[in-house]
Amino acid sequence: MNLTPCVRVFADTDHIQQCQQRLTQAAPALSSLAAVLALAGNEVRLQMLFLLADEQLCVCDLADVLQMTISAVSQHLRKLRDGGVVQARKVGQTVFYSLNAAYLPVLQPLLARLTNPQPELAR
Amino acid sequence: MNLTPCVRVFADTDHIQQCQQRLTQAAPALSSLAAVLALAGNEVRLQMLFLLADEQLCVCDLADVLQMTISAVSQHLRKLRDGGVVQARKVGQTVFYSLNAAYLPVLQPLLARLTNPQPELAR
DNA sequence: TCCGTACTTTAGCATTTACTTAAATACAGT
DNA sequence: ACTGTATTTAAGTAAATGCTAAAGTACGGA
Repeated sequence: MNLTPCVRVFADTDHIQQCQQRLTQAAPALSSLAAVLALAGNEVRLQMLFLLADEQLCVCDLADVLQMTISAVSQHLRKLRDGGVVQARKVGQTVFYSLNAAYLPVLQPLLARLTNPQPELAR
Repeated sequence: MNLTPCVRVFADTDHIQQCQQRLTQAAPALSSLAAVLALAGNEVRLQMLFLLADEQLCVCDLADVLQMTISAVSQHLRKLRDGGVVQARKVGQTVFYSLNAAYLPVLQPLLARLTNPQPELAR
């Protein structure tokens, strides 16, 4: 691994430790946030979340809209479900997926950027 | 690929097309957002962004704080740089990295969740 | 009870990812 | 010019990802 610490002039050990402490303090929140972002960081899944923010949809609908196989869609939904980002509601044989309200505080500001055009980032 | 469209009773073609239109409209923003989230969706890189939101840091500092090899850190920073999320400023032989202001509107609400405890998601 | 529809799961595969190690580059001081 | 420090890059590798194809499960209607 060769983790030779830098021998640079201004290597401030206190500063390094201070940063590490900030990290360990944020660790649990950071870890779960990274998990959500990793899920949303996939283009297909972000499309799903974008659509589900508006209305519930079944697997079939999503497959039709996204032009993907039912299987592929189902596997993405499983990841989102495992991550707690979406929830499934079974009605007869069709399964309706919707956004989990608990994650709206994280997702809302992100998805909002997709409806309201945000010129400063678009360019 | 076997993209057999669902033959379900309530397959509303108009509805499907409406969803697709919403997607194509959001496509450019969605695509670039997904790219940023994919970058931030890695735990190591999210830690980097968290730290860089506070202050500029050089590669060596980050390696020390994160307990990783310089090489590994450098490669993560390259991805962030390529994605436009961070920018490099060279001073002598050390390279200081900082957050790109253009992405603050996206990152700020996310990183804010790491400093201010957000009980409703933590549980 | 059998069939068809909606969905999930499994296995397999190509690609991508995140590292390690080693070599290459850039710059500062002597 | 030579040496050492900071960083980047290249090559190799194990693990994770996202798909396809095929089999499995669950439910509703005839």
